[in-house]
Amino acid sequence: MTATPPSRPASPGRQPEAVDRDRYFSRLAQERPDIAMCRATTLVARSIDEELAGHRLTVAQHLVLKMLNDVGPCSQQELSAQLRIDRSVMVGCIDGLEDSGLVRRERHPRDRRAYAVTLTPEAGPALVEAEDGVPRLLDRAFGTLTAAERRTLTRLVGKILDVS
Amino acid sequence: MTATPPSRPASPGRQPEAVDRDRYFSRLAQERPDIAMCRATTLVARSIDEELAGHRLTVAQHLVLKMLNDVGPCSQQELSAQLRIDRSVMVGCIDGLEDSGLVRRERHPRDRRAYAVTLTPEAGPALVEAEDGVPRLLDRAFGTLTAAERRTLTRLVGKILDVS
DNA sequence: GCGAAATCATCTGCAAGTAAACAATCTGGG
DNA sequence: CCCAGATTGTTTACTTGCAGATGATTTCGC
Repeated sequence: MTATPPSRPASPGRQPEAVDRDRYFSRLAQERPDIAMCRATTLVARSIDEELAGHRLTVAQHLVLKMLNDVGPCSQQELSAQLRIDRSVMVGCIDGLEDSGLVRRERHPRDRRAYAVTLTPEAGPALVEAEDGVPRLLDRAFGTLTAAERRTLTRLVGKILDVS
Repeated sequence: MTATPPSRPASPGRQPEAVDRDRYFSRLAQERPDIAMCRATTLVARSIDEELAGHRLTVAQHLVLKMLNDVGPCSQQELSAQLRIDRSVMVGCIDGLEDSGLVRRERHPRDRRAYAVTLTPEAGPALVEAEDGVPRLLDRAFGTLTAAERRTLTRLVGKILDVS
């Protein structure tokens, strides 16, 4: 980590041109993993949005369908908590899926506050199609990384998320 | 990576409770590095915002001061390009720094379209203070990672950013 | 030199995420 | 049973980053 010392501004504005101003970002990304990660995530999100431009489902809607298919009917609260999507965002997300006829808001049998969001038969093909697009999506976003590097990145990010 | 196979929705809505719905996010983060990265970046950004709550400088303002100190007066265009901050956002960023008396918008000697954003003497202490806070900031954001893991993460993220 | 195109800083509108308030409903203490 | 507090879904307001338009200025082709 001694490759790029913090370079304390001991004499502010003194050194005239010590650093290449055309490649300054490269230096910054070395010292500040937080900044590098934010900028990289922006790139990843952008490339995924481009990949999904023509498709019917947003990323969030795809995740909702996937979770419902994996664990069965859920309340919006459960979907929000597990998918890390805010409750108020989940409302519009389910609205869109309901308008598309892919889910129904059924009443939760034991708690009339909550819905039991449920897949319709039409959801199956839509989910398969979205799921099939995932590898291409990941290749576009993480194309510069090898498979091993992607696994390492996943592991490290998982530690930040504090998930087993 | 065969730990969590993609689990194609062969029979949608058929398997009743194959997956633990209380730990579904953990599974998702394993299969979808893009989602994991987005969520982790949100956490990192949040913890940094909390750390900087009482301070005078935003992250962007800190970066601007740092770059100006490292490479000398810059146009807003150069700052935007290297710090990966949109031009229109940079306007407000420099406005704040100018109001705080830390930079001045001087005219570029050879191009009257551009400014030469320049540090004032008051910027020195502010930059030193912000710079001193960086290690604490990174510890809060990446506390669950060892130093070696942070370096690995920085390297992998750097590859996504496509910087040497 | 002169006009077209590009560039810099700025402004406006837009999309997305977050926080807070709200009504309906559930839960627990008395 | 009854009431205070918590929870679920929803709406609204606020913040933030981004795309596009604009005016001033520079650069390039002729």
